[in-house]
Amino acid sequence: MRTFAPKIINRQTVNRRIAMKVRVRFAPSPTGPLHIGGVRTALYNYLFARQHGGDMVFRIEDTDSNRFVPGAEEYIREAFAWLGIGFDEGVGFGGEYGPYRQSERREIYKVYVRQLLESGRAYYAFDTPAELEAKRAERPNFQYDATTRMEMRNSLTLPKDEVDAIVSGGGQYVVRFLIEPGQEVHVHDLIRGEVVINSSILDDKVLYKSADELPTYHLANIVDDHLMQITHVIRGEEWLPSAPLHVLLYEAFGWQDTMPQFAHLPLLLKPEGNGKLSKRDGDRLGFPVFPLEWHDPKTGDVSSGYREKDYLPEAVINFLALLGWNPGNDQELMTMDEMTRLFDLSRCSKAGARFDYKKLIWFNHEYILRRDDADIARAFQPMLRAQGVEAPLERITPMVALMKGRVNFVHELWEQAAYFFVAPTEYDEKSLRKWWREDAWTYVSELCDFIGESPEFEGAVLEPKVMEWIASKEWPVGKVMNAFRVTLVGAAVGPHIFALTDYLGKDETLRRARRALEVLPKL
RNA sequence: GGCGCCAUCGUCUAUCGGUUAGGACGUAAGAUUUUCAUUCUUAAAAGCGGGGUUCGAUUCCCCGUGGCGCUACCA
Repeated sequence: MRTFAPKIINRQTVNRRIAMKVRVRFAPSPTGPLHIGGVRTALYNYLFARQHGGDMVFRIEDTDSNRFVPGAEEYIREAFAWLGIGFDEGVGFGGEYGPYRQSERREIYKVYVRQLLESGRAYYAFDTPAELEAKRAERPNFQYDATTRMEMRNSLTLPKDEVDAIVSGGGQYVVRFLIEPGQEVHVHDLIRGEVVINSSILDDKVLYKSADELPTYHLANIVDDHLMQITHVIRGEEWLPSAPLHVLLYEAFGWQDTMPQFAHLPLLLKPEGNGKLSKRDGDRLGFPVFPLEWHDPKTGDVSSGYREKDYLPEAVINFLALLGWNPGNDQELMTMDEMTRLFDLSRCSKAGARFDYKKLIWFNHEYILRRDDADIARAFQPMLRAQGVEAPLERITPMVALMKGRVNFVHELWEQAAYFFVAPTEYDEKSLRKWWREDAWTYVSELCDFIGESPEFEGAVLEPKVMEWIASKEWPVGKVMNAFRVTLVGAAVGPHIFALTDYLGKDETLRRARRALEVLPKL
């Protein structure tokens, strides 16, 4: 039973925030490509900031020098540019709270580490990794905390002059947060409500390591969010367990009055099986997990990206937005502006969401329908070129108008509509079996003559004339038209036949039909 | 193992104590069409289990079960 009254301090914070400018941040670690779950987190931050007329800050959390991957930061920026998620401030965007790269803020963190040391909220620890490992091996649930810290090598157990000697002598050390056991720590979460945990289960987290003169995530995060005046921390659920530690840190610094509001988002899960969506799943199951294609500089591995796989960014965004949030009605197709208006943290779900890429494909289809034909044509032109076909946009756009409703991806236009640009040289066997029978040859032959003699070729005029002519011959319309279609397309597929003849023009239409008459048998 | 979060159709979700439990994706059938698609219509499909609270629980509480996360000198 959670019977604890919310802290007064939290109430004040909530009230004060109403008048404060909303500031949120997305703070990735440049250890590789941006994961699709990170994109969703960034999106929610972006929607929230825009809705409140606030700022969105881009911060780079590179406090682990060992895991730095060159190119990752640029990749992340490019991905957001493609997705249409904009930042107001941060690395590459300017702003008054910089630097925004944590590795460039060493001196800032040192000040705050010292403050904690001096106030007795943190202490030096000299245990080597090997010693810690040994402890963990001998005791199954070993944790560096109130129950064990007095048996370790740190500034609480060692004589002061010895501690000073190591620290000033350039010896290796870390600084640990001293957690007082037995406290109720309240985390007020905008999505989950009040989460209360006992501080006794927390360990004395490493806040700073002398080896690279950098803080760990927890310290850097709190210091930066405070200094950058972040008002809302919207992040993945994997951070929930460390939220109490963060609250304690704010209190240790005396910043509890301006502590940001927390919102922990549900995780994105694999489409099948167990666990959260991971890097490997994507290409295994046939969909990307990264916004852009990623070339790993170390291994040389290539991971596919949504952009290269021909997804429209607005489809990816719309799909992602609905994974863990909904506007409360049946509306699913929304522009970024609509989502900005409708977004509401209190309408976010708490349970993890499976990543259903089939639905994403449907979104892509819907957004192709909504895009301008000329836009799609521009995207398709290079694909056409890759197939060896050079065509001006004026020739591509009308094809798009006829065919885009039939595809889920722009590149599928090639499979669906290659015959718009290239005359058939072969004829689909199945189509021939069905439609190239009996009098097919005669139908097409006479139809060619009829069309050839007709002064009008435009479909709107030609169609009724042809229909009338077929009727006068007492021929079956379907058999005539489908035989004709096969000669133009090469198979029994495609758009309305007179839309196609309009596109091809009289000469090309007759050329294709007559060529087929030469090649195909007269039965 | 410890701690935490979570739990409605196969999937994403609506419902803020009283509904024939709604929508979407996917699936199936049908309709339209001179072809193939598209499109449209329809159908099948859900409250994890057990206790409470209540006139009444999918909804509130507890327990169980299950899923997920965290448990580093990584973020």
